[in-house]
Amino acid sequence: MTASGHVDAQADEQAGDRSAAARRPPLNRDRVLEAAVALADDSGIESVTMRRLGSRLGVEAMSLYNHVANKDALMDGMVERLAIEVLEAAGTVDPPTSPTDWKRAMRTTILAARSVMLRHPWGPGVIESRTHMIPAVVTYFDMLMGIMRVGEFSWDLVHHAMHALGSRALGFSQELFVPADGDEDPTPAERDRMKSVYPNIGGMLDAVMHDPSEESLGWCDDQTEFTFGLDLLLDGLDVHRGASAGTD
Amino acid sequence: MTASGHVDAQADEQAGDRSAAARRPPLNRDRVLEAAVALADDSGIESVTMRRLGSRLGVEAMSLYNHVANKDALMDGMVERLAIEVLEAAGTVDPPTSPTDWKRAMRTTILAARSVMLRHPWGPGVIESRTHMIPAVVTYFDMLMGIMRVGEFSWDLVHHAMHALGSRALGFSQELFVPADGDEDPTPAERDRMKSVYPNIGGMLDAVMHDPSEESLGWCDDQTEFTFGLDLLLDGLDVHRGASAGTD
DNA sequence: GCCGTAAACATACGCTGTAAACATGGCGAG
DNA sequence: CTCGCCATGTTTACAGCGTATGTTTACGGC
Repeated sequence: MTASGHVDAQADEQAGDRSAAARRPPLNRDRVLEAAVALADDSGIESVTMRRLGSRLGVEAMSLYNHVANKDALMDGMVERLAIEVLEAAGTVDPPTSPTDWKRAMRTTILAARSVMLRHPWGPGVIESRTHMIPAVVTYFDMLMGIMRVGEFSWDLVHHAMHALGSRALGFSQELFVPADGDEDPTPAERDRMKSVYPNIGGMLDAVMHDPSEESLGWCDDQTEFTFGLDLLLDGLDVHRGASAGTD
Repeated sequence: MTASGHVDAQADEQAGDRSAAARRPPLNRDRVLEAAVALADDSGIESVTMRRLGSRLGVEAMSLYNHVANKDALMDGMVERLAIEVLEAAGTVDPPTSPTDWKRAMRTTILAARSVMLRHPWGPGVIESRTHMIPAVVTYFDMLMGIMRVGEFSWDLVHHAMHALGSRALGFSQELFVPADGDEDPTPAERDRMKSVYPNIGGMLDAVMHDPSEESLGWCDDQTEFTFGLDLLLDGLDVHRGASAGTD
């Protein structure tokens, strides 16, 4: 490295910028964020440390600080990248063609956002850990609100609706107690013990697991549950929408 | 300390256990968890480190490991404590007196859980960070499911309902982008800039902030938003309940 | 007395984020 | 051409974290 760097001045003029810059395309914020997202996709968010991210970019950890203020800003940037992907996905959805068409547009948009989240499992956790708003996320929210305005929602109802949807607006809903990873299909003996301590959960497991219609997907299909909850909310909002039409 | 500990055998019989044990009530899992909860309540969850928790108990960090397997188990224990508080609060709610009374019982129970969460602001974050289930939390969920069974929900609908409620069942809903702490009441100039970039959010702010009915509570009342979303879900479930009655 | 055992302690290791000083190399001004 | 600036990357260092490991201390049963 020192040998190749020791070419003299006129050589630097013709090859220096190419050898030094082309050999390693100059780092910038975008490349840092891109690498951070890729690293999180590959190895999980807990493996995104400044040192590991640096080494993935062929650079020392401290060099990253020339392009992001600190780790928190890095996370903000990752969410920004995610939100841009969401906006792109949402951009392919047909806008509502009539007030009553709001629900279709909303549902499709949110499911498009969900498909992005499924590609980046670390997204929900990082998004929820942000305390201040990220512009691209706000842009997405503004887009959803625009759909509701076409649906003749009052401003007040739009406001309530955004709170009611919460993270579901972005395509995810934090699952309390994920089934412990491999805990799927509990043994009958385990179910018996469970049934004595938690009668209702036990009864539910019996009923749902014996149901052959869901067997192919495991006893608990995330997508089905997500859309069920989403539709519950959208249908409820549709009722309020009628009542609120014309109030502002 | 060595002097007082050097009383001879027959003295130890009468006073040894009292002097050593009463001077510092022997540490145990419960006292550790209690201190951890108190520390989180006082100074926030990020200040709960093994060292700080130890020093609060007058003990070295490593001593805690005699009573808790590791930090993750400590967090589990904190959630367990929280869930026990929730169960106590839920226990004061009148059980449903008829199938149609399910909604009242459910709503009251969940709002009782919410009051516990409001006392422990770190609760939601820690609960969501748990990957496996905590028995006391499951007990609470089982109780909610029991209420729905009184309401003649099918097992399938109970299952969907729990997913649809998600964290709302425990009395919280993660707020995306909390208003940045002091960002409340944005200035008119700020609102103008916002309105040009985010037309719908801007419009909503104008409408909601000019509404005198909410002025007393600030433009965004958490409790109101929570119950709005909760009622949306409960009302929607009530409709499905009628359709599912008698299917199992 | 002795000894096993449980609890508390002390030390140390690897990992984290990041402050601070330093090296380097391209670029515009004199 | 030379000088100094500025952006980029490096090196070193530090405090704080969870926790592995080994040692001390106190107590109950033989």
